Formats: sequence, C-alpha cells, structure tokens
Amino acid sequence: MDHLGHLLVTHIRKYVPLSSEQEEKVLPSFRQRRIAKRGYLIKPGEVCRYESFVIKGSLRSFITDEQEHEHVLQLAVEEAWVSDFNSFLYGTPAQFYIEAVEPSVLLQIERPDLEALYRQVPPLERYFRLLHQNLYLKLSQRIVDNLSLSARDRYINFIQQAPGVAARFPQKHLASYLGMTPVALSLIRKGLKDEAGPGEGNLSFD
Amino acid sequence: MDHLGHLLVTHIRKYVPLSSEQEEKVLPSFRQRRIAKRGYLIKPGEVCRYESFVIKGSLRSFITDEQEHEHVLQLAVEEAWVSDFNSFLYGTPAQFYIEAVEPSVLLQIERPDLEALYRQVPPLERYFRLLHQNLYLKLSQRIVDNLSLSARDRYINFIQQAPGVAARFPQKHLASYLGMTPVALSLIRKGLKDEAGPGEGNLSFD
DNA sequence: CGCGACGTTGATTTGCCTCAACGATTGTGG
DNA sequence: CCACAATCGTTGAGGCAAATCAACGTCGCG
Repeated sequence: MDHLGHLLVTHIRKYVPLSSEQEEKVLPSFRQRRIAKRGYLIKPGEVCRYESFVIKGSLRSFITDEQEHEHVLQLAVEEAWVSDFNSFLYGTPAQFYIEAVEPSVLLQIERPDLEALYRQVPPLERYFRLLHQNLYLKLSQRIVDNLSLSARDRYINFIQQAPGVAARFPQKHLASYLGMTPVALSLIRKGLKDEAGPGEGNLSFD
Repeated sequence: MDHLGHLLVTHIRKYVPLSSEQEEKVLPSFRQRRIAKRGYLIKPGEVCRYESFVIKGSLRSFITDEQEHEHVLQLAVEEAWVSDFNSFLYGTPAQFYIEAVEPSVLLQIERPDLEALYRQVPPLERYFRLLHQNLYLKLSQRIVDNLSLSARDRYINFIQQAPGVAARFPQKHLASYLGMTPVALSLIRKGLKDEAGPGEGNLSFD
C-alpha cells in the first residue's frame, strides 16, 4: 500500500522540492480508494468531492449528449489527476462521468483538506500551479490539433506522443477522444497497416 | 496611463486579496507597450519573452499549417493574458503568431521578473494558479463543445457566452476559432437570420 | 476614385458519419 | 470448462455536413 502511496510524493517532487517534514504531511491528507473495472468514480449531477490521483489503473472521463452519444474528454493512467474539476472547485453538479477502464487505485483528497494542505505545505501551491500550467498547455495543443489535423493525423499524432496509452483503452474510447467514430478509426488503422506493407510490420501500434 | 495600469491590479483583486503594500509592488514589474493594428506581438520561431496582459484592444493567436491555412487558438480582449505560453515558460521557439486586431495596449512582464514577483507578493502564486485553473476549465469546455456540437451550435454557443466579442473580430477569425470556414459561418448566420423571421431582428448578433 | 480585403452566394467535392451486417474476442453462468 | 451472450472491431453501402473552388457585391482605406 505505502509503496503505491509514495508514487504521489515522488510525482510531486518532479515539480517542486519538498523537505522530508513537508513530505510526511502530504500522504495523511489522502485516502486510498480502489475502484473496480467499469466502476464509476462520479456521474453527472453528483457533486465531485475529491480530487483523485491515479496510482494504478486507467480511467476515462466523458459526457453524453442529447443523442446518448459519449464524448471522451480524458484518458487517464498512472500519475494523472481525475475529477470533475468544476464540480470539485465550486460544489456544482458534475457534468462528467468518470469510469474505471481497468481496476484502479486512487489517492483522494477533499477540498477542505487540500486547502489546509496548501497552508501546511506551501510548495504544493506551486505544484498545482505548475500542474495546471501543463494541463493548459496540453489542452491548447489538443485544440490546435483538432483545428488543423485530419482524423488520420490526429491518430498518428496521439500514438507517437503517448505510445502505450492507446493499447490500454478500447478503440472506441480512443476514437471518441480523438473526435471521430470507431468506424473511422478502424479504417484509418487499416489504411496505415496497408500502406506500411505486409513485410514491414514493425510500425504496428499494438 | 496609470488609470489603465490599475486595470491589472483591479483584475487580480477579483481573485486574491492584496494589501496596499503588495499592490504597489505589482505594477513596477510591468512595462506598458502599445501595438498597432495588424502588428505582431510574436511570430513562430521567436522566443516569447513576455507574458502580456491586455488593458486595451484585441488580439488573436493563431498558427498556420503546411497548407498556409490559419487556425485561431485565442481571441483576446481586455483582461486577457496573451503569450506563447510554452515558449515563455521554457524559452523554446514560439509556435504561434500573436497579432493585434485592434490597436492595443499591453502590460508586459519578463519571466525572471515574474518569478521575483512571486516571492515578493506570494498571493500572486495563488492568483496564477486560479487563473490557470480557469483557463483549464474553459479549454476543457471548448474541447467538449468541439467534440459534441455542430458548427451551428458552436456559433450559437459562442455568441451567448461572449456577447460583444464576436463583433470585434473579422468573421473569418471567429470562424477559424470555432473550427469552421468563413463560408460555413456565413451560411450559418444567414440560416439563423432567416429562421428568426424578417420582422423580428431583435436577435441580431451585430 | 480605385484597389484590396472581406463577406456572400452558388456549384461541386469530400471526409467522415450513419446504418447495417458480419467476425472476433471477452466474460459469464450453467 | 464449455456454451452462449454481450461487447467490440471490421467491412460495406449510402448520405450529409462542411470544405473547396469560384464569382460577385460591398466596404474601408490609401
């Protein structure tokens, strides 16, 4: 258990220095939670009380539109934070589903505890600023990609930037994340495999 | 001039409290800069040395793809921050153009000065964390909209959420921001005007 | 006034979606 | 452990929203 917990501290230390005293104050604010495959962390309408750090497994966040179509916003694996962030911050009803795609283990913190932790361990304020800076940069890039790339190029791009991640999610989740249908993604993969040629399968993305 | 400068302090105070001593330390770190209509704040390949706060005017950030097509990432008016954030943070070559659409006035800060300011005025660390939280939320919503809404609905959505902003930019910039061509936006507007009926022009978005 | 950039409108094309049927794979209860 | 159902991925046929291409009107500016 504890060796998993230290994933969080190790992760934070990639961004900000922590004294060992500060380090010890972090973990006690978190509770570990397991979530079964296909279990839901949150559903629309509920209030998202926790910010959750993934120490094992994978999850996705998505919405459903009025035609019951799912749209995947995030594909999360180890060292990602998941929450309905708007709901967590403002106590408003959540907009997203968050579902475990693999059996997962999370470290969760409630908002009052997080605020208290900011005061006890000031570098965390900086950590979360850096975290949100990076998230902002990634989303900016994703928007640029959605505006300027074809479905095919978005897929190629994703595979190159996050190798290994695609393999952990059903293809339809990846398709939705990339803004296309499962049918389109299937055709794109077929196209790539064909043009690579039967002899040179070393580009296989499986 | 100073009355414009105080727009920044006033803005920051919407997010975090500042003592008057702290308040006085903020503005001296910034330099005011005017930029003519169609002037460029930054171009791809340059290093973005400043984070710029818009106190007057409007700007857009965009990229061009290999087919010379422009793709607008941001439409900025008063109280927005503009920069090639990645370049600003890491000193890497900028990816974006930033162009003044109207004659504009900015308050600029360099990165070392910003870091120094964090230390002098700790609440700014919190301010920028909150700022990036909000930017993150807005980008998330934009991605959801791009995934789940038609071009028509994205336009309606934008007009409702940012009334007045559209009028300050050429239609083709708005179209690009919304992920469609100028032709498509023109047809959408025509469609909306027609279905509103010739007698009831009170929904006109001009 | 005349040039150039912008918006509009029409004709045509296209990338991706929808619908549908069929394999492949997974998971589950008997 | 097998049989069956359910889910997922693949493939094909047809359709549609939006893009492209192109011509014309309009406005602002030198």
